[in-house]
Amino acid sequence: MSSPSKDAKAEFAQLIQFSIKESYPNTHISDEEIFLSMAEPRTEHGDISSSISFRLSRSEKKSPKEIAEALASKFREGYLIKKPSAINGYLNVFIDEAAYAKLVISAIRKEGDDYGKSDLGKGKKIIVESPSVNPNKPWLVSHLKNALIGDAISNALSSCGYSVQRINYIDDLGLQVAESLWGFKNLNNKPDKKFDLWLGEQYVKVNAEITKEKSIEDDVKELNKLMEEDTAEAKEARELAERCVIAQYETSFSYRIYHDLLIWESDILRSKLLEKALGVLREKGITELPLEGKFAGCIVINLEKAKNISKEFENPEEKIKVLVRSNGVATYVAKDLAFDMWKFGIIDADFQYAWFMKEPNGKELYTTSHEGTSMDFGKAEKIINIIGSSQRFPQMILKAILELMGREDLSKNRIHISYGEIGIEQGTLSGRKGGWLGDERNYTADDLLAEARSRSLEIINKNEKFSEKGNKEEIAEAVSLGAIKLEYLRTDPEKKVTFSWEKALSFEGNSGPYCMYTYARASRILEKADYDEKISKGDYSQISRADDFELLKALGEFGDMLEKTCNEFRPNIMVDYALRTAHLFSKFYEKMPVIKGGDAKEVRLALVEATRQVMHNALAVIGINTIEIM
RNA sequence: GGACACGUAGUGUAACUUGGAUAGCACGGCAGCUUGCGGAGCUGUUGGUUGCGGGUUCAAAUCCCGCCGUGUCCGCCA
Repeated sequence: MSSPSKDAKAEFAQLIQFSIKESYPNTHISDEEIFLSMAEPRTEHGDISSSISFRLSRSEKKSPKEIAEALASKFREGYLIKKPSAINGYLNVFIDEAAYAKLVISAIRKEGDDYGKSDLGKGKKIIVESPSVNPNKPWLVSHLKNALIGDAISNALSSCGYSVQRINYIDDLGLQVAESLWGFKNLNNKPDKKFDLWLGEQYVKVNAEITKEKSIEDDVKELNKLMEEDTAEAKEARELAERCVIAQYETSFSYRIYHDLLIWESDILRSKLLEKALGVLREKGITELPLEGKFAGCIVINLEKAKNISKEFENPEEKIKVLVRSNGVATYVAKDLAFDMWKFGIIDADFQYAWFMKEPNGKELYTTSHEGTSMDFGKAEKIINIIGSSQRFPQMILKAILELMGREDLSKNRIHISYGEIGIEQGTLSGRKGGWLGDERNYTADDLLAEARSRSLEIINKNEKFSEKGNKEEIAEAVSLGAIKLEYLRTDPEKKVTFSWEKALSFEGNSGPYCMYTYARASRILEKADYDEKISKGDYSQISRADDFELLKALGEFGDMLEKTCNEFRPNIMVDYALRTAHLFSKFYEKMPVIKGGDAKEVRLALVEATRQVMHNALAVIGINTIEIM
């Protein structure tokens, strides 16, 4: 719950306020503005800097340089913050090493796995939907990105006190499942490999058949219609999809990704969610039923008034969106909107929930079902959808409709985490055309992990000396996951990515294994040191102003970084932090002897222990488990 | 045609939301460091007109305007 870096900044801000009051009694400047003026200066100048003199320069009609000097002369020393220096108009301060070391190290020790957590989202429910892969194919490397972002964001939000519902939406009524069901009935129903992979491969074949024989397309459409009614086909489709989802969860669990609830399109249909949603829109008077013209017989919505959401809606060609077609079939936007309304608790689905499976993390995965009990899902204050950037426009429409309903609050709390979709060097990863089928290995999440495992085993076998103590298979497993997850999450989600085996399986430099390695080394030092946990007050003074203090500063920032990750919904902030901290630890480790550190031994050991804990906490947010030996 | 996103050394990227001092990191290249707390490491070096052109400002990778390039989306499809 504590954030030492925030404490230091707050103290600095207070001291600046005091100086301003002394030097310029008639000038008032907000604390927030002072916080915004702070930055990290070059190492030799100090630990925190403020450019507040530049702000004051105009109103005081003096140069920033003069102001900084005036402020510095009136500056009082604080508990953490030492006397400042004024350089080029900047106010630079050093933090007191011993006091800060005590603050950081004792906080990390006391709070352990909870260090850095906050109550930012205390009492608030939030729904994260991810990855919602169609239930007729295996997870591809592209779906993995979605799943990993969802996992990391959920972890971060949960650490910030939110009550997170991790939901996986399953569209078992889509045309894709209809095509797969057609294949199951007409091509082959004897799976000879992992079910999702088998079904995905067959799906590619079905599409090839459709291209050759047009009549199949009609059959599939007929099948799709039957699936939406109370028929034998509907049952078959659900069963087929469930078998696929169970297979997909083998993949999910192998990546240690867990969810709380599956929501099936067939259950949404049965619960009449769509009708209720349309009812709400009708009551609000924002839907229209054109009797003539292009949209005769449809239910449409006019988005012109939502042009502050997107300029696109100013375009007269674009502003009318169909919710229900003239044949009575709802569009995807309408379905999504109904689902959104349920998530926010505006409409009730009366879902019945059943147990689906026990997850390896010990929690239960529930599912919507035609029979079961009622449970307390939904009714969230914030909803997050992790969806590829190609869906940006429809996602914008959903925000716009909430706004038209007069619910700007919900519109604001409906968050689309858009991510750049993954491509491959040649062709696309299309599930339909089979672009994901490779010659030697496929572009599936399973193949990626298998490849990573074999590569890390190779490396482990070369490093016999250290890995002999541990179980090689387990180490390979952990390292592989670390490598893949960090690589997927290290860049801004929005950037588009071209998949390459080399990049995804990086073990050196800015990599997952590098972070895990620093953790393992820290663990070994503590093990060897026969370390007495009691640090006397005097020992903190052994913290110097070299690599040890740089590391300490980073440790103090963890809580800030966690909140930033949550506020911006960008896991790469946490990855960046973990890498930075790992680099700082490596430098410290290389240059400053710990066990042979003489008088500084105790405090350096405490720093190692603290680093180990913070690395653990940071990697946990990213979804990476630390290991003691590698 | 319109809207949105992206453009930073050979490559992958950080910093852009909130303007601040010499644009941070990794890969690659080159040169080093292990009888030493774990070399999946460390040190040094190489490489940048931050796509281009204007503007605002004491100060621009960051904000504004206009271009250029790449990608995505724009159906009563699913």
